[in-house]
Amino acid sequence: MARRGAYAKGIAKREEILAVALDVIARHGYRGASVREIADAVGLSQAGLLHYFGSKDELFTAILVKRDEVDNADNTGDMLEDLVRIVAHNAEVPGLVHLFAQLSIEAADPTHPAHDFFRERYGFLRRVLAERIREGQVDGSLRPGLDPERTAAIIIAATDGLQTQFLLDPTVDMAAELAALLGELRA
Amino acid sequence: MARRGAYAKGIAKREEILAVALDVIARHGYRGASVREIADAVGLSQAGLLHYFGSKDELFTAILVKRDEVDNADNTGDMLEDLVRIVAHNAEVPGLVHLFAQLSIEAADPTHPAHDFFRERYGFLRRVLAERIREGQVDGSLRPGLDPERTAAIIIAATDGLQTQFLLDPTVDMAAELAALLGELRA
DNA sequence: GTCTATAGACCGATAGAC
DNA sequence: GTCTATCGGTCTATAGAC
Repeated sequence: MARRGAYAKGIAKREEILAVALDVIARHGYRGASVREIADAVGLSQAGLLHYFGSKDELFTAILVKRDEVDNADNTGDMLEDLVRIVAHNAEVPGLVHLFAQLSIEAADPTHPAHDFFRERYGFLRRVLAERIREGQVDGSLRPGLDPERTAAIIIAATDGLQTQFLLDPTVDMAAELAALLGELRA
Repeated sequence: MARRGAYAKGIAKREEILAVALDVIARHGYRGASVREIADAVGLSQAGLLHYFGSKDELFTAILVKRDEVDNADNTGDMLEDLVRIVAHNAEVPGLVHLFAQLSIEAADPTHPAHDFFRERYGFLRRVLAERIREGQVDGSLRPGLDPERTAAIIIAATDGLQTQFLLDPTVDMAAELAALLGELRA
């Protein structure tokens, strides 16, 4: 762990850049999300920013990973409850929602640098959520007739799709809509 | 209606271009979806294509509208059934699904030329679907406890979100997942 | 009606000064 | 470590030949 000075400082600066980038994107959106725009936002030149993140792809991957980290920082362990909480929080960071949605669609191309990130992320979410649904059926809180894998896919899909509706019309209450769906799945 | 020669021919050529563009995008995807790529696909130069559609925005709006037309051409009137049928068909035209998903996200920006198109489209879909759900509750085919507006938003969201999962992993069976959700909503 | 050619903007990446 | 400057690429749009 204990790194030598210069290297550790680089790491710290990367973290600082990511924190500022997330904050700026969250509040002001990101439009084209070019390296230049993010560099302006964090107060560096384009070349200065790319000194820390070798390429655009590296930068955006770091942003995606960091966002997941931040979102999951205070999970309670009740996955469905956490999901609603994260979705409610998302309504306050529309720029991040927009960035994430945009990149997840662009990443559909198998040659896109974030393709594997998103594929693995969705696969992981489906597996973990299906497992929680199975547990919910055992403890009697969720309907016994549900197919855990299918239900997991539907919950994730609804979460993503509500983001599209929210981005187009910010009066859409994502958390309330999602909570309503989860309510229908209770035993 | 009956237009004079030259004008009518321009209209017909526009339709022909749109039909080819939809077919090519459907089968081969659209990647960056630039005017040049679509021009190549339909066998015109970029300038030649823009002779019929004054700008990129006009072209893509026309493609979006045309796709809705084609999709709804043989609706049965049973909206939920039609939805599953359209989703099943979508699995065969991944390029169109990708294009639509991408543009709907980009259009979140209120200054985007397709912003109003998508906003109105989603609003319209929610209203019509909510009305059908209300009818389904009256005739006893759908659960009486459902909030029609919320349920409409959730069904639309699930449909969109399943597209994201499908685009990242084409083995995802969108129609089956959606049908499972609709099954859970039945009385 | 369709083309070639090009203008003008923006992109990511890199070289090199300091 | 951060900058300016710049390269080569791609994009939309348009001017003008045929």
